[in-house]
Amino acid sequence: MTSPGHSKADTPPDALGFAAHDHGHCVEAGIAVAEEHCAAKGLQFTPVRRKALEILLQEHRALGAYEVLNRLRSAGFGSQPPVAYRALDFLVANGFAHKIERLNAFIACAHPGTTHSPAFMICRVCDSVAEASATPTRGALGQAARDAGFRIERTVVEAEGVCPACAEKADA
Amino acid sequence: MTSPGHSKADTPPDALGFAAHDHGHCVEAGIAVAEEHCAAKGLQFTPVRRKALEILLQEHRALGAYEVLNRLRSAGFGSQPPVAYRALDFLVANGFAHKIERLNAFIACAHPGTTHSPAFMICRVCDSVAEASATPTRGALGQAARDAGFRIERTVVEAEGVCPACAEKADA
DNA sequence: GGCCTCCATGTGATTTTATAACATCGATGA
DNA sequence: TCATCGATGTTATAAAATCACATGGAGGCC
Repeated sequence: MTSPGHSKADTPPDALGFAAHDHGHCVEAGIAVAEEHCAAKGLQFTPVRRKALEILLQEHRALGAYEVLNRLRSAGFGSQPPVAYRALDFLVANGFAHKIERLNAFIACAHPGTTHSPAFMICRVCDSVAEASATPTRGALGQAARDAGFRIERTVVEAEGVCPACAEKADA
Repeated sequence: MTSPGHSKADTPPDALGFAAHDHGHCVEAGIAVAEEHCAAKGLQFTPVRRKALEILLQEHRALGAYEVLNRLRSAGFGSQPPVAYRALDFLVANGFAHKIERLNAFIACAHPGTTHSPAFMICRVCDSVAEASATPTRGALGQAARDAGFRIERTVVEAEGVCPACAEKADA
């Protein structure tokens, strides 16, 4: 299922998830992981949900719910907002996708299957988004929370700036 | 201007900015700092802007733009969304307020005047919000950004959870 | 089989959040 | 005096998200 035999040409030249990689693999692997995870947990990985994840996986940037909705409609699914929001809610709830609060948009998880507190780097030039791992309980915030007696349940960590590729272009 | 002679009774019993404090002071001090800062920088601290800041300072929680708008209208200002959004944009642009992305809402800055990368703790029970200081360039995200060659310009750091007061109530 | 329940999907309608486009008005300065 | 600029105001519209309700298939139970 995760056959590595994909051409580099799959990588869109402008998306650059900050690093060249076999993009076809992202999609296949993401779907495969979700499939396994759902089977293991007894979750229904239904056609809309699968398609929504596929749509997100095809980009290394965040898509608005309505953009996802349009593509779902094109694929023959329902055309009203709840269709997209429900599929996205499912994906987010189960760790297959994340919401980028800064953009009111959604992106496929880059490390599905593993529990993690994601952190994102958002390029304001090309809109690409890369996912890193945050360690919110360490660092200044975690210290402040401990000092204040605040119990952290979830964190939003998003950095906005310029990705390496765009910085390079700007220099030239 | 920042007379400390205010009664503790000013502190709303439910707002609990995670710690008891002289709340009247928050408002006065916030306004005073903004006033000085604007004078120094040649910015116009106009009546709507001042009132908007006052509105935000009166709460230790984030207010939606439309909630601010309602209060501005009650105070005799314009009643259309741009009135609120423009005042809020001004406050945010100049560091007197922050937008909480998770809530699509705004809160007065707790440390105005100083340049800083804010981090927030949002109580999902009572909606109070406390501001801490983040050090985004340190920690996992900063390391990931350096590794990737990403130039961070701005960060969003928001933790959602339960504040000490609400946690205590829940235990009882 | 017949039936019930649960959950997912679909729809129309509405709410909430945010911006576009344009008019007016006062302060500043040539 | 008049041109300019920034702030405020308005109407209208776009974008994001949710509500409320109908349908329909998959399992479990009689």
